[in-house]
Amino acid sequence: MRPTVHDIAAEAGVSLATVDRVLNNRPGVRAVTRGKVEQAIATLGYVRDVAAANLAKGRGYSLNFILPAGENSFMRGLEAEVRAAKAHLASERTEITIRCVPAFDASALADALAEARRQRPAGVAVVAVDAPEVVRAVEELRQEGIAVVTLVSDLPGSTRDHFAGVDNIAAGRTAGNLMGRFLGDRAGPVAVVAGSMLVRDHRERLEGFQAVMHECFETRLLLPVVEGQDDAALVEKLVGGLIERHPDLAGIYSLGAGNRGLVAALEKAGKAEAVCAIAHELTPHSRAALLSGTIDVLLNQDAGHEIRSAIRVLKAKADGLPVIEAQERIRIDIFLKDNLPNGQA
Amino acid sequence: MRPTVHDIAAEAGVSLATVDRVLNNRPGVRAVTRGKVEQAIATLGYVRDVAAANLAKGRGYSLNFILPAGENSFMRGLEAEVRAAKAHLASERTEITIRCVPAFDASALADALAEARRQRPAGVAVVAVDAPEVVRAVEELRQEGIAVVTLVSDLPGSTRDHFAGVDNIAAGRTAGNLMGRFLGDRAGPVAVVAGSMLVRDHRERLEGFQAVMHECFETRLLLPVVEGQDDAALVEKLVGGLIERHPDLAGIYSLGAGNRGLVAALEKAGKAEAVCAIAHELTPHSRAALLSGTIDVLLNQDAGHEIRSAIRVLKAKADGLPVIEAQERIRIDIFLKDNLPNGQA
DNA sequence: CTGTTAGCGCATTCAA
DNA sequence: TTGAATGCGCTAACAG
Repeated sequence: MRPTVHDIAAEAGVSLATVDRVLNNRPGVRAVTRGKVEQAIATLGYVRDVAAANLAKGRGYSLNFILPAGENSFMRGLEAEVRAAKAHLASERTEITIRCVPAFDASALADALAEARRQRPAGVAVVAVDAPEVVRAVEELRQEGIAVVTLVSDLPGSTRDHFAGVDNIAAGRTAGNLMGRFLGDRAGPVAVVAGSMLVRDHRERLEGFQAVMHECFETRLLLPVVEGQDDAALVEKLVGGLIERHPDLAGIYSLGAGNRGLVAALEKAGKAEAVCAIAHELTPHSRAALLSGTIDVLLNQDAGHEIRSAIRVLKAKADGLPVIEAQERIRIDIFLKDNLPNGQA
Repeated sequence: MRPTVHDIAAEAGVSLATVDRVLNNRPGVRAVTRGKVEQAIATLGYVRDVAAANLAKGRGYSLNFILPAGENSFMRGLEAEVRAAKAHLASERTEITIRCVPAFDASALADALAEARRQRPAGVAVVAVDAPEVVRAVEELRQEGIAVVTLVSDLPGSTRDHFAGVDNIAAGRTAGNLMGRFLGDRAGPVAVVAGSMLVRDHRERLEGFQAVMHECFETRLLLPVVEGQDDAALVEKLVGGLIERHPDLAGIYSLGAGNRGLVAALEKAGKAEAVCAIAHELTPHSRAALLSGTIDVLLNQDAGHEIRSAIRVLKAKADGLPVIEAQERIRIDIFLKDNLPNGQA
């Protein structure tokens, strides 16, 4: 049998309450008494049963998720994952509320954060927009003792407790490495389509991509970045234009959303095979394009992992427990058509 | 407040015990009474608090891990992950014991499984050796109601509850796809070094690799497989021989262990740059070789994920709960030097 | 400063 | 077939 508080109380010759006090290092215990208890804990090898503790505390975690609204497939997938987790966690004293706010709208986001603060949840997870007012809103949450995790898009300069998302510079570098190697000696320039340079993720991916292309494939011509605003129609137009102006186009790196437009443009121009296309995020559309060969590589961040990690971290922070960073690192998945998972997405 | 058993007892006008009976569908309740309770459960939206339930049951999970002994870096990493989980789970009423048995030794493994059965754990995780006596030993565990998951290497034809490992055919295909594309038009044959064709994982990786090479890169010459027995010294000798006999060697796929030998042979022959090398499993050595450029791609299965997944599944099966397969799928990580995680390994 | 007591939400005797 | 009472391991008033 594992030792319990009773065992250590007996061993130390004190009462339960005293044991509890030193366990939760609360004040009001003489140093000697504390010593006896700690001694008993050590010799018996006591480890606290967190489940029982939480039960006694009647502790419940209320968590707030704030996501961008809109049609972005990835974000909707993210929301679906939150709902799935929500259902799953109903039996674990964890309550999740979801709130969607207009995308890329810093003041709307700051308002939503302020409102979340009024509800006094244990923690808030937010897809951040990189703006001063958002930073301020996050500070205020933190000052109330509310844990904050940024999701997918980080908020540097803030005191958020944790970032649950991928290293976008590494993602961009990976795309660059693969693009360079896949093209080999094939001639022709490479184009980059971003969503918006106002978004931090996109800036970082671009930075990583360009760095590797310049370091390792310096002879390859990189076309100026075009911005598709994560909008399929606009992306299609832009890519169509690129193909027209550069008949020898060898590759395209699409680092934002709107992949439907990318795929449409390539296929309409009969360039699905000829152009090496690397894109981000596994969605039903991008998956189909990968299988058909129009897209050659898909870089992905696993939305389910991000959500579950955010929840774990939020709970841990709310309890003042440490987080095992290595375990919470979100990987960059690289999908070829051969290692595509069978499931959803 | 979330409804509790008391609430539903009151709502249904029965006692706690009766509620408990229908909750755990135990016999001894009239259909009408049962109906009333179920009604109350539905209207109040009751969900059982599993933590409290486990506390009351005094339930504890005892889990047995059986791993191959020996110097294989990957397996030792796996063991380290089990130990880490063990420490972490001490506070969650879960006790883990580790047992190492000689590698590739079916009868030793069968014996270990039989012994595990005597300890009557809630579940057993095992790196399987594909042999009839192992299948039988697993059956016996299952018949005692002990949950069994295979780890890393599966045991088809057995009634194991789950396999916590990667799809090795897909891994081999992925290696083939990358090899073909990285080589592009470069001339020269491709060699394959396996550990042993007696091991299922290796057979499957080979199968996937060859399939893709034949389907998509049919002009590329594939050399006959050599078997290095996962032994670095032997691998070094074999690879050295391949390089001598094939001065124009373009690529090597090492689908087993012993990567130290692979790297040594390539570097001694001055072929680190010229030959495209794809290998499996991220270890300190393989990581160094990836960074130096001797290895071009590393396919990896995350040992930490596999262990944690095995534990979750074992617990769920022991409780007769369903497993969310999608959440327990172990991915094939593809590492280039640009997306290597900073942490351990 | 320290001890007593009464639950948290559920499962499980033992009676009725 | 049903109910009352007790306890799992821990925390939290409230006394002393």
